[in-house]
Order: sequence, then structure tokens, then C-alpha cells
Amino acid sequence: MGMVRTAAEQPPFVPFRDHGRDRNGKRDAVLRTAASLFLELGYRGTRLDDVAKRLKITKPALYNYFQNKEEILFECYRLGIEMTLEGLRSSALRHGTGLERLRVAFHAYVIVMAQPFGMCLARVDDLELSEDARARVRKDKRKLDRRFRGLVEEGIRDGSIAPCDPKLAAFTLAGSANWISHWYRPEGKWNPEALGDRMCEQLFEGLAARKRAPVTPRAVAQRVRKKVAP
Amino acid sequence: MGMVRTAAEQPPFVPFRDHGRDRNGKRDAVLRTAASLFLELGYRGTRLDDVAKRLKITKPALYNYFQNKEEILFECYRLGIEMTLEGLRSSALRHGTGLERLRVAFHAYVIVMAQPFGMCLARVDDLELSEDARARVRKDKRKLDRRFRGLVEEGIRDGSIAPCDPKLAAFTLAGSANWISHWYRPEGKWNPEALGDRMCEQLFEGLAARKRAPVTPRAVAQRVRKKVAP
DNA sequence: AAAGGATGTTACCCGCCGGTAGTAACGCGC
DNA sequence: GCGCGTTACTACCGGCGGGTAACATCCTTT
Repeated sequence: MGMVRTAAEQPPFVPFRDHGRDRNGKRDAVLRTAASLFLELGYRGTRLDDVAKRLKITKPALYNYFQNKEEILFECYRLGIEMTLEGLRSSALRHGTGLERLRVAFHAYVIVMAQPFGMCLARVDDLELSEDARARVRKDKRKLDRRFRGLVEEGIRDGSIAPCDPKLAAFTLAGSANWISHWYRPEGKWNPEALGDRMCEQLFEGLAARKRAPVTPRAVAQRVRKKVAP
Repeated sequence: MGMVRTAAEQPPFVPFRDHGRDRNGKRDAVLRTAASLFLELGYRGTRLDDVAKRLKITKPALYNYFQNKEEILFECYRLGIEMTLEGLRSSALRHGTGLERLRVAFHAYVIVMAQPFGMCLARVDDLELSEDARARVRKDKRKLDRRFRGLVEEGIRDGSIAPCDPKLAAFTLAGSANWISHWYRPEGKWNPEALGDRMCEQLFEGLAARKRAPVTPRAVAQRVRKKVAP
């Protein structure tokens, strides 16, 4: 049966030489490798030879899994969008004021933006895509944006968020998270979860030293419980 | 004396045909045009032919003003950095708590990031630069970053900012501003000044609806005056 | 008015990189 | 163990775009 492959070797996906099986896993490996390189070198700066070399194969082999370079980027975006929507979906179930729901959504968003596909979504410019691929990606991005804006509007209506321009508010929040790829290193002292916690604290409770008790997630949960079942 | 040139025609810098005079103005025109195109099409996506065409000249003419494409980008960065430092310098003169000084600095930063060279600095990836040019730019960027971090630390020490990680706090703020280029349109309803005001409100006073009086710049100024000359 | 420098133009070169053609090896189903 | 589909490799093409050489044009200077 030849060489043994352990799960630990996954990311480099040693040679690609286990001919036959696990096509899907290989496709994923290509995407993850490409995403990392796009972040390291930029999209234009990443040659298909680079991707292939890191996977220990040659460029034409990539064309077994993708039509062309653009499709690779498109798939990275798609996965990033997928993850984001998933995060927002799960947070949308929560009850509470607009402010509280926005906070949960933002927390989920941060976690996605601290991972490669999310980083690609925020950092790699979609100008590289063809006309219609770009149109599709932008449509999805607008959708995400509208979700955030909607939560802000909800919060303003129910009085939990101070009157403001929802568009600006949403972009200010999103910007903080979208910038994560420029400085966050996963091997550093924060995991994505903790990162989300701290950023929420700062953005939702403010930078200023506070006298009143901080609005911790626990406190929020309690208040929500009271509201739902008084 | 030929054609009349009004100041209003400045940005397109009509033909380049006023042979002779105003070399510096032309150099600037190249930079501004290039900066816009970098933002529209990305650095790699912008051909020197594009820059030349928009200026109504031909590509080799650009080489009268710059050694190569990289130098154009480098100068865009340099101007962005210059403007940012200028903004920070003027705000550094202010007295007040760390929080108040941070707020003034951030306000100035937003205004720069709402203009082309600032946008380039935040948005165009410096990977496109050669080894040593990149090193110089990054050194300056780190310097800017340290300034913000320093103000956060100052605020923590004097008790005006809640204890937090200064690095994360600085990046969260900077991220909001750096993202401006992705959505802000100068012809829209905000000018850079107003944009700074609103973003400061949101980031420094928090999103949550507030009962206490808001911390307006005027109130800050009053408090500062009291402190300086009691 | 001729010289000469500054500024533009036309025409061209060349290296890089995405993409393809043709072929070799592997392994599964029969 | 035979043949076929899959997967990878070697070798190559062609266009795009940054950069240059050589020449033209205009302004200034003496």
C-alpha cells in the first residue's frame, strides 16, 4: 500500500501521489494553499507555479481541479462568504435588542475574518475577477453588508443603538474586522474567539474607562432571558 | 501663449503640452492620476499606458518624472505617510487625557484616509515594492502604528481608557479608518471632516444609546481648558 | 538665429506567466 | 492481468506590459 499518510500531514498534502482517491480533499488543499499565497504575495503576485510547488506538484496538475486561476480565487471568495453567512445565520437566531444581536453577529464575523478564506474575502481585491464573477461576488458582499446595516437599523428603532447613519456604522464595524488580516497572526497570543471578545468589548462598550458595570455577554444573556420569559 | 488654462482644470491637467514650465505640478499630476488608478484597478492592474492615457500623453513621457513604476507607487505612499504624520503632529500639540488626545489623532487620521494618497497607503499592498523600498515604507507604517499605540497606553496610564491591549485597540481603530477607501465616495453626503466627526462619535462614545451627555469635541475642549488653566 | 536642454513621440525589445498539447504512469473494475 | 479513466509531467506557446533607443518638437539662452 506504499506510504502511510497521517492526518497531521494534511495541509502540505505531501506529494499528491495517492493516485485516485480523495479528489475533494485535494481540491480543498489547493484552495487553502492558494488562499495563503494570495495573502502572502497578492493575487497577481502569486504564480500558479508557486501554488503547485508548495503542493509538490506541477502547474498543469492544478488544471485537473480548476478551469483557470480566476476560478481558484472565486472559490476562495465563495468559501469566505459561505462561512460568513453561516456565522450570521447562527447568530440571527438569538433574541435580544438590535444592539445585542449586532454584537453577536459581529463576534461571528470577526472569527471568520481571522481565518484564511475570510481574510481573502476582505483583503484580496475582487478587481482581479472577470466581469460577471465579480458581479456575483459583489452581490453577495452587499448582502452581507445589508445584514449588518439591518441590525443597526433595528437597534436604532428599538432604542438600543444611538441614532446614527446605519451605513457608516456598519462599515466602521466591518472595517475593524476586515483589517484583521493585516496584523493578526494565529500563532500569537489570541485565538479567533478571544479576538472577537476583545474587539466586541472595545467597539460595543467603548474605549473610555467605565464606572458602570461592563456589558459582558453573560449580563446580556441574563437580560435577554428576563425579556423573553419575565 | 496659446490656450488658456484655468485652475479648475487642474486634476486632468489637460494636455501636458505646456512645454517647459511647471515640472513639479506635472509630477504631482502624474502621482494623483496614478493614485486614483491604483485605487480603481489595483497596482498590478494599472498599466503605465493607462496612467499616460488619462494624462493625454504617452507612456515613455512618464519616465521623465520617474525612474519606473515602483517609484510612482513609492511616492504615493510617501505622500500618504507625510500627510498622516502632519495630521498627527498637529494633534499631538493638544493637551488633555490620553483618550482625548487619541480622539484628536484619530480624527486627523480619518481625514487623511478619505483622500487618495491616504487611501493608497491603506489599500494598495506594499508587496508590490522591492525589498528595500518596502522596508522603508513598513518602517514608517510601524512608526504611525506606534504613535497610536502610545496614545492608548497613555490613556490607560492616566485612567481615561479602560485597561486593554494597546496593540489590538490601535489596530481596531486604524482598521475602521483604513477601510474607508472601500466605500467612501467624496461626492456623497459627507466631507472628510464630517466623516471624522461621526466615526469618532461611534468609536469613542460607543454605539449604545446613551443617557449621559455625549462627549462632544466642545465639551472636551472645555474640560481641557479647565485642566490647563484652573 | 543657432545651440542646446527639456519634454514628448514612435517603434521596438524581452521576460514573465497563464494556459495548452501530448504523453507517461498509476490503479480500479472486470 | 488487461484496458481504460484519471492524474500528473515535460515542453511549449503567445500575449501582455514594463522598460528603452532613437528621433521630433518646443522653449530658453546668448
